[in-house]
Amino acid sequence: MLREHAPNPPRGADRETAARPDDHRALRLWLRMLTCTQLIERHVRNQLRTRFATTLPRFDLMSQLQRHPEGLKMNELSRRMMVSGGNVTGITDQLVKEGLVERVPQPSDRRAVRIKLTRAGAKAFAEMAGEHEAWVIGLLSGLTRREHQDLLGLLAKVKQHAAGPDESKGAKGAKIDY
Amino acid sequence: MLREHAPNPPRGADRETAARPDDHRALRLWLRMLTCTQLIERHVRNQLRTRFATTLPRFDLMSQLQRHPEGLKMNELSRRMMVSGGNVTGITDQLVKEGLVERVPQPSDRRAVRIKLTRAGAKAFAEMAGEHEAWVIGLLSGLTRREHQDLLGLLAKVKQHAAGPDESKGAKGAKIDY
DNA sequence: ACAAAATGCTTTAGACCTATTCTATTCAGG
DNA sequence: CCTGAATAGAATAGGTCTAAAGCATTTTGT
Repeated sequence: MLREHAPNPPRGADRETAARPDDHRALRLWLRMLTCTQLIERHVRNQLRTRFATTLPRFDLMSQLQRHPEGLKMNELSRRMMVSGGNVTGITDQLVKEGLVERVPQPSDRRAVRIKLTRAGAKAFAEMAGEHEAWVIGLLSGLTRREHQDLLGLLAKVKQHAAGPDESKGAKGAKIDY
Repeated sequence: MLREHAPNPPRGADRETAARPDDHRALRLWLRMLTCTQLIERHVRNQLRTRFATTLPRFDLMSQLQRHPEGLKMNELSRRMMVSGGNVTGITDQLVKEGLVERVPQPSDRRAVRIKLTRAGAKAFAEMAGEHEAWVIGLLSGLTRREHQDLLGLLAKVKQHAAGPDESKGAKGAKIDY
């Protein structure tokens, strides 16, 4: 009956638990951020696998396309998904093979292709998106609406500072997005 | 001169940028958490690679051992690093080959081994740890000390709620670690 | 016009990680 | 004892990700 072996790393002492009192607060904070993200990500990955036989990267790519019905170029997908271009090629290949997305050649620039959801892809994504949102809402339901706002704001500062520090060149107004 | 190609996914519009106003706040929060974590993680990985020719998993494993000089068993490492057991086997193999950690057989239980840092491993880790901490401090220096505290607290609630919800059995006091 | 540089995408080699399965060892009852 | 269940660790197959290199196709400087 399905060995059960060790279904995902078990609960208990985690990476952060070992943090020592004398560790710098930034280090403790980073370890906790990492732990939280991994907890949520793991849950979402498991759900996507068991409920829809898909993966987070595939879902992520389709999600980007759904927000851009006109399609996205490979390098745009790479940038938005924050992964390398070669990676996007591989994931796109799979989704094309499954008929969920399509590569549309660009007459204007024959190097480029535009990736779009097929009708079947849009339909499949719509089904998943609803459940996905419910999982995330559930996972974050330990916080009040107010706490959500506070957390969002604090993370905005983290993001701005951690992403920004390449303002050595002509920083003309540093467009922060949010 | 080293193609430069696309040195890490470029800046600009990211995953979260595409979030729509009507997306649920939990979804927006999750996307931002993911973005922040990835920004920091990417930076640390790059530094570890360029400065010390190592990787985050290897650093993470050594970090656990450094906090436990008596050594850890494979399954303890797996739990603390929040990765699968097979993964720990592979990373340990590499570090053993490089002479940074050693497998010490356990007479009391001949199935088990205890993993310990070698002297060389402890030395190598000490060098890296200092810089690593400085990177993290720098990346999170956009927040005040007070904001660090607030963020740590909010993430504690996230962690507790996202990790905990298996309290269906005799939840005898639910030991939260922090 | 035309060679050089840049751009869009793919390919390749290698590390990582997971789920699953296997082997060896220990433990629990009868 | 001795058989079956549980446990520790390792092996395997497959998806993911990266850096680097390779090919086409624009774009740019002259």
